[in-house]
Amino acid sequence: MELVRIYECLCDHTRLRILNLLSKGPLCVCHFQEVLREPQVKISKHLGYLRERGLVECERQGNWMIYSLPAKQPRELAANLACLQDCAQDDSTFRRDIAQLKKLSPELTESSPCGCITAGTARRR
Amino acid sequence: MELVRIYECLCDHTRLRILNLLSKGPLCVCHFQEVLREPQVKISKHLGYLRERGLVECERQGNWMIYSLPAKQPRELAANLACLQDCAQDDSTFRRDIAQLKKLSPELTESSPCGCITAGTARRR
DNA sequence: AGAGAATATACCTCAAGAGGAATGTTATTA
DNA sequence: TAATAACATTCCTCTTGAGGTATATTCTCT
Repeated sequence: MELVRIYECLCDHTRLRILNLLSKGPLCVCHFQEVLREPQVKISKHLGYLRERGLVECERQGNWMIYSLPAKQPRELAANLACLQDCAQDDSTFRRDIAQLKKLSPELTESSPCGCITAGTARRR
Repeated sequence: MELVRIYECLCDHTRLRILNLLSKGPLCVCHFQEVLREPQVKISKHLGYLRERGLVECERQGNWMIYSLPAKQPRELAANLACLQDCAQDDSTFRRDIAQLKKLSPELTESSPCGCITAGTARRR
Protein backbone atom coordinates (compact mmCIF):
# COMPACT_ATOMS: atom_id res chain seq x y z
CA MET A 1 0.00 0.00 0.00
CA GLU A 2 1.37 3.36 -1.05
CA LEU A 3 2.38 5.56 1.87
CA VAL A 4 1.16 8.68 0.12
CA ARG A 5 -2.30 7.13 -0.38
CA ILE A 6 -2.51 6.49 3.33
CA TYR A 7 -1.58 10.04 4.20
CA GLU A 8 -4.08 11.39 1.70
CA CYS A 9 -6.74 9.56 3.65
CA LEU A 10 -5.50 11.03 6.89
CA CYS A 11 -5.45 14.66 5.89
CA ASP A 12 -9.10 15.39 6.49
CA HIS A 13 -10.47 16.02 9.93
CA THR A 14 -13.73 14.14 9.41
CA ARG A 15 -11.90 11.09 8.17
CA LEU A 16 -9.62 11.15 11.18
CA ARG A 17 -12.63 11.22 13.43
CA ILE A 18 -14.13 8.28 11.56
CA LEU A 19 -10.95 6.23 11.88
CA ASN A 20 -10.69 7.13 15.51
CA LEU A 21 -14.17 5.79 16.16
CA LEU A 22 -13.46 2.65 14.18
CA SER A 23 -10.49 1.89 16.38
CA LYS A 24 -13.05 0.94 19.01
CA GLY A 25 -14.79 -1.52 16.73
CA PRO A 26 -17.14 -1.80 13.74
CA LEU A 27 -19.85 0.81 13.31
CA CYS A 28 -22.68 1.57 10.97
CA VAL A 29 -23.22 4.85 9.18
CA CYS A 30 -25.96 6.06 11.46
CA HIS A 31 -23.62 5.86 14.42
CA PHE A 32 -21.12 8.08 12.68
CA GLN A 33 -23.91 10.54 12.02
CA GLU A 34 -24.95 10.43 15.65
CA VAL A 35 -21.51 10.96 17.06
CA LEU A 36 -19.97 13.30 14.53
CA ARG A 37 -23.14 15.33 14.01
CA GLU A 38 -22.36 15.74 10.36
CA PRO A 39 -24.76 15.42 7.39
CA GLN A 40 -25.26 11.99 5.87
CA VAL A 41 -23.74 12.84 2.48
CA LYS A 42 -20.58 14.05 4.04
CA ILE A 43 -20.06 10.94 6.11
CA SER A 44 -21.06 8.60 3.33
CA LYS A 45 -18.63 10.22 0.92
CA HIS A 46 -15.75 10.10 3.35
CA LEU A 47 -16.49 6.45 4.06
CA GLY A 48 -16.50 5.81 0.34
CA TYR A 49 -13.18 7.57 0.00
CA LEU A 50 -11.65 5.46 2.74
CA ARG A 51 -13.13 2.27 1.32
CA GLU A 52 -11.79 2.86 -2.18
CA ARG A 53 -8.34 3.23 -0.74
CA GLY A 54 -8.52 0.23 1.53
CA LEU A 55 -8.50 2.06 4.85
CA VAL A 56 -11.85 0.59 5.84
CA GLU A 57 -13.98 -2.39 4.91
CA CYS A 58 -17.74 -2.67 4.94
CA GLU A 59 -20.41 -5.30 4.93
CA ARG A 60 -24.11 -5.00 4.49
CA GLN A 61 -26.26 -6.21 7.33
CA GLY A 62 -29.86 -5.87 6.25
CA ASN A 63 -30.54 -2.20 5.93
CA TRP A 64 -27.27 -1.20 7.55
CA MET A 65 -23.75 -0.95 6.29
CA ILE A 66 -21.25 -1.96 8.92
CA TYR A 67 -17.86 -0.33 8.53
CA SER A 68 -14.67 -1.56 10.15
CA LEU A 69 -10.93 -1.31 9.91
CA PRO A 70 -9.46 -3.92 7.56
CA ALA A 71 -9.03 -7.34 9.14
CA LYS A 72 -5.64 -7.71 7.51
CA GLN A 73 -3.56 -4.55 7.36
CA PRO A 74 -0.26 -3.98 5.59
CA ARG A 75 2.50 -2.89 7.90
CA GLU A 76 2.45 0.76 6.83
CA LEU A 77 -1.24 1.03 7.49
CA ALA A 78 -1.11 -0.67 10.87
CA ALA A 79 1.78 1.54 11.90
CA ASN A 80 0.02 4.73 10.91
CA LEU A 81 -3.27 3.77 12.49
CA ALA A 82 -1.42 2.99 15.70
CA CYS A 83 0.33 6.35 15.49
CA LEU A 84 -2.98 8.07 14.94
CA GLN A 85 -4.44 6.36 17.98
CA ASP A 86 -1.49 7.47 20.00
CA CYS A 87 -1.90 11.08 18.89
CA ALA A 88 -5.67 11.04 19.24
CA GLN A 89 -5.35 10.65 22.97
CA ASP A 90 -4.07 14.19 23.22
CA ASP A 91 -6.90 15.71 21.24
CA SER A 92 -10.12 16.82 22.89
CA THR A 93 -12.30 16.27 19.83
CA PHE A 94 -11.24 12.68 19.46
CA ARG A 95 -11.69 12.01 23.15
CA ARG A 96 -15.11 13.61 23.09
CA ASP A 97 -16.12 11.49 20.11
CA ILE A 98 -15.21 8.32 21.93
CA ALA A 99 -17.06 9.45 25.03
CA GLN A 100 -20.09 10.25 22.92
CA LEU A 101 -19.91 6.87 21.26
CA LYS A 102 -19.93 5.05 24.57
CA LYS A 103 -22.78 7.16 25.78
CA LEU A 104 -24.93 6.45 22.71
CA SER A 105 -24.43 2.75 22.80
CA PRO A 106 -22.90 1.44 25.96
CA GLU A 107 -24.00 -2.01 24.91
CA LEU A 108 -22.45 -1.74 21.46
CA THR A 109 -20.65 -5.04 21.38
CA GLU A 110 -23.45 -6.89 23.13
CA SER A 111 -26.47 -5.93 21.06
CA SER A 112 -26.87 -6.99 17.44
CA PRO A 113 -24.63 -5.88 14.54
CA CYS A 114 -23.55 -2.57 15.87
CA GLY A 115 -26.37 -1.55 18.14
CA CYS A 116 -28.20 -0.10 15.18
CA ILE A 117 -31.44 -1.92 15.68
CA THR A 118 -32.58 0.70 18.15
CA ALA A 119 -30.60 3.52 16.68
CA GLY A 120 -33.20 4.06 14.00
CA THR A 121 -35.79 5.19 16.46
CA ALA A 122 -33.26 7.19 18.40
CA ARG A 123 -32.27 9.38 15.50
CA ARG A 124 -34.17 12.57 14.88
CA ARG A 125 -33.04 14.22 11.63
CA MET B 1 0.28 21.32 16.05
CA GLU B 2 -2.80 20.22 14.14
CA LEU B 3 -2.71 16.58 13.14
CA VAL B 4 -4.37 17.31 9.81
CA ARG B 5 -1.68 19.87 8.96
CA ILE B 6 0.97 17.26 9.55
CA TYR B 7 -0.74 14.74 7.32
CA GLU B 8 -1.18 17.35 4.61
CA CYS B 9 2.57 17.72 4.58
CA LEU B 10 3.02 13.98 4.32
CA CYS B 11 0.74 13.35 1.40
CA ASP B 12 3.18 14.24 -1.34
CA HIS B 13 5.84 11.86 -2.50
CA THR B 14 8.54 14.46 -2.95
CA ARG B 15 7.98 15.83 0.53
CA LEU B 16 8.22 12.35 2.00
CA ARG B 17 11.54 11.88 0.25
CA ILE B 18 12.75 15.21 1.61
CA LEU B 19 11.76 14.33 5.16
CA ASN B 20 13.34 10.93 4.80
CA LEU B 21 16.66 12.51 3.81
CA LEU B 22 16.43 15.01 6.65
CA SER B 23 16.13 12.19 9.14
CA LYS B 24 19.82 11.61 8.52
CA GLY B 25 20.73 15.19 9.32
CA PRO B 26 20.63 18.76 7.97
CA LEU B 27 21.00 19.31 4.26
CA CYS B 28 21.14 22.17 1.82
CA VAL B 29 18.94 22.57 -1.21
CA CYS B 30 21.56 21.49 -3.71
CA HIS B 31 21.85 18.15 -1.99
CA PHE B 32 18.15 17.56 -2.36
CA GLN B 33 18.48 18.38 -6.03
CA GLU B 34 21.37 15.99 -6.38
CA VAL B 35 19.70 13.09 -4.66
CA LEU B 36 16.12 13.51 -5.75
CA ARG B 37 16.97 14.57 -9.28
CA GLU B 38 14.10 16.99 -9.34
CA PRO B 39 14.08 20.57 -10.67
CA GLN B 40 15.06 23.36 -8.31
CA VAL B 41 11.63 25.05 -8.29
CA LYS B 42 9.92 21.90 -7.27
CA ILE B 43 12.23 21.23 -4.36
CA SER B 44 12.30 24.83 -3.24
CA LYS B 45 8.53 25.03 -3.21
CA HIS B 46 8.12 21.83 -1.25
CA LEU B 47 10.69 23.00 1.26
CA GLY B 48 8.78 26.26 1.57
CA TYR B 49 5.58 24.34 2.13
CA LEU B 50 7.16 22.26 4.88
CA ARG B 51 8.74 25.30 6.46
CA GLU B 52 5.50 27.29 6.61
CA ARG B 53 3.90 24.42 8.47
CA GLY B 54 6.73 23.86 10.87
CA LEU B 55 7.88 20.48 9.61
CA VAL B 56 11.34 21.78 8.82
CA GLU B 57 13.55 24.65 9.88
CA CYS B 58 16.18 26.43 7.87
CA GLU B 59 19.13 28.67 8.36
CA ARG B 60 21.21 30.58 5.89
CA GLN B 61 24.87 29.73 5.74
CA GLY B 62 26.50 32.07 3.26
CA ASN B 63 25.09 31.19 -0.09
CA TRP B 64 23.44 28.04 1.15
CA MET B 65 20.23 27.37 2.97
CA ILE B 66 20.57 24.54 5.41
CA TYR B 67 17.35 22.69 6.12
CA SER B 68 16.76 20.43 9.07
CA LEU B 69 14.03 18.83 11.10
CA PRO B 70 12.84 21.07 13.95
CA ALA B 71 15.03 20.93 17.01
CA LYS B 72 11.99 20.86 19.24
CA GLN B 73 9.08 18.80 17.97
CA PRO B 74 5.59 18.51 19.40
CA ARG B 75 4.63 14.95 20.29
CA GLU B 76 2.38 14.41 17.27
CA LEU B 77 5.10 15.47 14.90
CA ALA B 78 7.79 13.36 16.52
CA ALA B 79 5.48 10.35 16.52
CA ASN B 80 4.61 10.71 12.87
CA LEU B 81 8.16 11.32 11.76
CA ALA B 82 9.20 8.21 13.65
CA CYS B 83 6.40 6.27 12.01
CA LEU B 84 7.48 7.54 8.62
CA GLN B 85 11.03 6.43 9.27
CA ASP B 86 9.77 3.02 10.25
CA CYS B 87 7.74 2.70 7.06
CA ALA B 88 10.46 4.15 4.85
CA GLN B 89 12.65 1.17 5.55
CA ASP B 90 10.35 -1.01 3.48
CA ASP B 91 10.34 1.27 0.49
CA SER B 92 12.95 0.96 -2.24
CA THR B 93 12.82 4.62 -3.26
CA PHE B 94 13.54 5.85 0.23
CA ARG B 95 16.33 3.35 0.69
CA ARG B 96 17.83 4.31 -2.65
CA ASP B 97 17.70 7.99 -1.69
CA ILE B 98 19.61 7.36 1.47
CA ALA B 99 22.16 5.27 -0.38
CA GLN B 100 22.55 8.00 -2.94
CA LEU B 101 22.98 10.59 -0.22
CA LYS B 102 25.79 8.65 1.41
CA LYS B 103 27.44 8.15 -1.93
CA LEU B 104 27.37 11.84 -2.79
CA SER B 105 28.80 13.00 0.48
CA PRO B 106 30.26 10.27 2.59
CA GLU B 107 31.90 12.94 4.67
CA LEU B 108 28.68 14.89 5.18
CA THR B 109 28.95 15.49 8.91
CA GLU B 110 32.68 16.06 8.80
CA SER B 111 33.03 18.67 6.07
CA SER B 112 31.67 22.18 6.48
CA PRO B 113 27.98 23.12 6.76
CA CYS B 114 26.50 20.26 4.83
CA GLY B 115 29.25 19.29 2.45
CA CYS B 116 28.05 21.89 0.02
CA ILE B 117 31.32 23.65 -0.53
CA THR B 118 32.27 21.18 -3.23
CA ALA B 119 28.77 20.38 -4.30
CA GLY B 120 28.63 23.45 -6.48
CA THR B 121 31.26 22.20 -8.84
CA ALA B 122 29.84 18.71 -8.80
CA ARG B 123 26.45 19.73 -10.13
CA ARG B 124 25.88 19.92 -13.83
CA ARG B 125 22.43 21.32 -14.65
C1' DA C 1 -46.41 -4.32 -4.88
C1' DG C 2 -45.81 -0.15 -2.24
C1' DA C 3 -43.83 2.62 1.45
C1' DG C 4 -40.24 3.91 4.14
C1' DA C 5 -35.52 3.57 6.21
C1' DA C 6 -30.55 3.51 5.50
C1' DT C 7 -27.07 4.56 2.52
C1' DA C 8 -24.85 5.76 -1.99
C1' DT C 9 -24.14 8.50 -6.16
C1' DA C 10 -24.42 12.38 -9.60
C1' DC C 11 -23.81 16.93 -10.42
C1' DC C 12 -22.25 21.43 -9.27
C1' DT C 13 -19.18 25.04 -7.20
C1' DC C 14 -15.15 26.43 -4.96
C1' DA C 15 -10.49 26.25 -3.01
C1' DA C 16 -6.01 24.18 -2.42
C1' DG C 17 -2.09 22.64 -4.22
C1' DA C 18 1.21 20.49 -7.83
C1' DG C 19 4.27 21.50 -11.65
C1' DG C 20 6.62 24.47 -14.84
C1' DA C 21 8.61 28.96 -17.01
C1' DA C 22 10.28 33.15 -16.00
C1' DT C 23 12.01 36.36 -12.85
C1' DG C 24 13.45 38.12 -8.37
C1' DT C 25 16.54 38.07 -4.18
C1' DT C 26 20.64 37.48 -1.43
C1' DA C 27 25.30 36.58 -0.79
C1' DT C 28 30.00 35.57 -2.64
C1' DT C 29 33.73 36.53 -5.63
C1' DA C 30 36.34 38.66 -9.27
C1' DT D 1 30.60 47.32 -9.03
C1' DA D 2 29.58 43.58 -12.05
C1' DA D 3 28.94 38.73 -12.53
C1' DT D 4 27.57 34.53 -10.82
C1' DA D 5 25.85 30.93 -7.63
C1' DA D 6 22.13 29.33 -4.69
C1' DC D 7 17.48 29.83 -3.67
C1' DA D 8 12.85 31.90 -3.52
C1' DT D 9 8.76 33.78 -5.54
C1' DT D 10 5.30 35.02 -9.06
C1' DC D 11 2.15 33.75 -12.46
C1' DC D 12 -0.28 30.40 -14.99
C1' DT D 13 -2.63 25.84 -15.91
C1' DC D 14 -4.60 21.67 -14.40
C1' DT D 15 -6.23 18.19 -11.16
C1' DT D 16 -8.06 16.69 -6.85
C1' DG D 17 -11.09 16.82 -3.43
C1' DA D 18 -14.50 19.05 -0.03
C1' DG D 19 -19.26 20.26 0.74
C1' DG D 20 -24.01 20.69 -0.60
C1' DT D 21 -28.63 19.57 -3.12
C1' DA D 22 -31.12 16.41 -5.29
C1' DT D 23 -31.81 11.81 -6.63
C1' DA D 24 -30.92 6.89 -6.90
C1' DT D 25 -30.29 2.29 -4.80
C1' DT D 26 -31.05 -1.51 -1.70
C1' DC D 27 -33.46 -3.69 1.95
C1' DT D 28 -37.25 -4.51 5.11
C1' DC D 29 -41.86 -4.61 6.36
C1' DT D 30 -46.73 -4.44 5.57
